[in-house]
Amino acid sequence: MNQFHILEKRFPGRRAALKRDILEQALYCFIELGVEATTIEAIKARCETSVGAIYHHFGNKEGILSALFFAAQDDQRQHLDRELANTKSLHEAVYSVIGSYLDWVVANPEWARFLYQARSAVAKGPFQEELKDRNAKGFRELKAKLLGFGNESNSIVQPFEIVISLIVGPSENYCKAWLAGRVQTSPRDYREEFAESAWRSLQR
Amino acid sequence: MNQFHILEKRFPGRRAALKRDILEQALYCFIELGVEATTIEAIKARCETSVGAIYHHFGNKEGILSALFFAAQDDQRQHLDRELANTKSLHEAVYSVIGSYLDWVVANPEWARFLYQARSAVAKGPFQEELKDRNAKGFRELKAKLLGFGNESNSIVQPFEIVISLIVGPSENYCKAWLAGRVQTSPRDYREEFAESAWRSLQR
DNA sequence: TTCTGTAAAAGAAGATTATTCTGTTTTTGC
DNA sequence: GCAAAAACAGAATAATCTTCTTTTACAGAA
Repeated sequence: MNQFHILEKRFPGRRAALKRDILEQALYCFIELGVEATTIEAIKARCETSVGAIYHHFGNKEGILSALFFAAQDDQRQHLDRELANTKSLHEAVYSVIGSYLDWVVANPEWARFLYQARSAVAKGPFQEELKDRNAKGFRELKAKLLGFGNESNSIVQPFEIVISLIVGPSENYCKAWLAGRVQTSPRDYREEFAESAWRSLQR
Repeated sequence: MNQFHILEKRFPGRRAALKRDILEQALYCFIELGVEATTIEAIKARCETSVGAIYHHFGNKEGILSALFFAAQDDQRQHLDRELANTKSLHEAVYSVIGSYLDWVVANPEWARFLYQARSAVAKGPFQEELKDRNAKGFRELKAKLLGFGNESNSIVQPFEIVISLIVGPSENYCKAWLAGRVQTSPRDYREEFAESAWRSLQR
C-alpha cells in the first residue's frame, strides 16, 4: 500500500488510470517544488502525457489542486469518523479527535504537508463554495457528536465557538512545526500530552 | 494613524516615499485579490509608477512580499516584547503572550490575514534563510523568558518542545477562523478564556 | 461486423504575466 | 559644477497558463 491508496479509493477503475496518474505526478510536483512553482509542463513531463489530456480531465491547474485537496481531506475525515464512532463519553471523544489527527498526519506526512499548503489556494479558487460546505458540514457533525453526551457535556464550560480551537489548535500547530522540520519528535509521541492538555483546557 | 504606520516606521523619510507607496499598494492588492492573483501590472497601476521602478526597489515579486511580511512580523514581535517586558511571573508571561497576540490581530486584521497568507511563500522563496533565522531567534528569546522565572517554572510540566504549541495554538486557530469569517466573535472577547485554558493546559 | 457518436488525447497557437535590459533623468557627495 | 550612483521609465523577452483544432480510441446500436 503506497501513499496513493487515497487516490485509488476515490478514482477507481481502468478508465481513470491516466486521471490517477496525473494526480499522482501532480502531487509529487506540488510536494517537491511547491504548489506555486509547479508548472503544467512539469506535470506533463512526469506522466508523459499532453497538456490537452490534462486540461480535458481537470479544466485547469486549480482543478488538479482541488481534486487532490478534497481526496486528502475526505480520507482524513473518514479516519476521524471511524475513531469517533465507538466513543462513549466526551473524554473519549476528545482523545479520539486528537489521536486520529496525529495518527493521520504521521501516517501521511506528504499529504498533510500538501493539505496545509493548498488550503488557502482552494479557499480562493473556483471550488471555494464546495470547501465551505464541506467544512460547515464537518463542523456541524463534530459539534453534534461532542454535545451529544448528555449531562456530561457540562464538562465543556467554554463557549462552544472556541472549543474546536482549544482541542485541535495545539496539535495542529505542533504538526505544522514537525512537517516543516522545526521540531524532531514525532507528534504521536506526544499523543497523551496533547490529549490530556486539551481535556484540562476545557474544564474551569 | 492608518494601517500603514508599520511601513513608515520601517521605511522612514522622503527618499523611501515611492518604496513605501509600492508596498502600500501591493499590500492592498494582496489583501484584495490574493497573493497569487496580484500582478505587477496591478501594483504599477495603483501607484502610477513603472515596472522598472518596482524591480529596481525590490528585485522581484517575492521581494515585495518578503518586505511586507518581515515588516508585519517585526511589528507583531515588538508588540509582544513590550507586553512581555514587565511580566514578573510565568503566569503573567503566558497571559501576555496570548493577550498581545490577540490584541495585535484584532488591531491589524489586514496585516494578520496577510501574514497567514504569505508565510508559506516566504518560507520557500529566496528569503527562507532570513525567515528561519528570525523564527529561531524569536523562539530562543521566548524560551529563555519563559524558563527564566526560577523554581516557578516547575509549573511547566510539559516537554518544552510542545509548550509554545499549547500556548498559542488555540488562539492562532481561532484568529484564523475569525479572519476567514467562520466565526463572528472578536478574539479579544475570549482573551480570558484562551489565557486561562492555556495556563491550565500546561499543568498536570 | 460496421457505423456512429462521445470521450480521450495530442500539440500548436494565443494570451497573460513576470522579468530583463537599455536608456534617461534625478540625486548625492565632493 | 561635476562625476558617480541611484532612481525611474518603458520596450523587449521569456516563461507559463489556457484555448482551440485535429486526431485517435472506444462503446453501443443496427
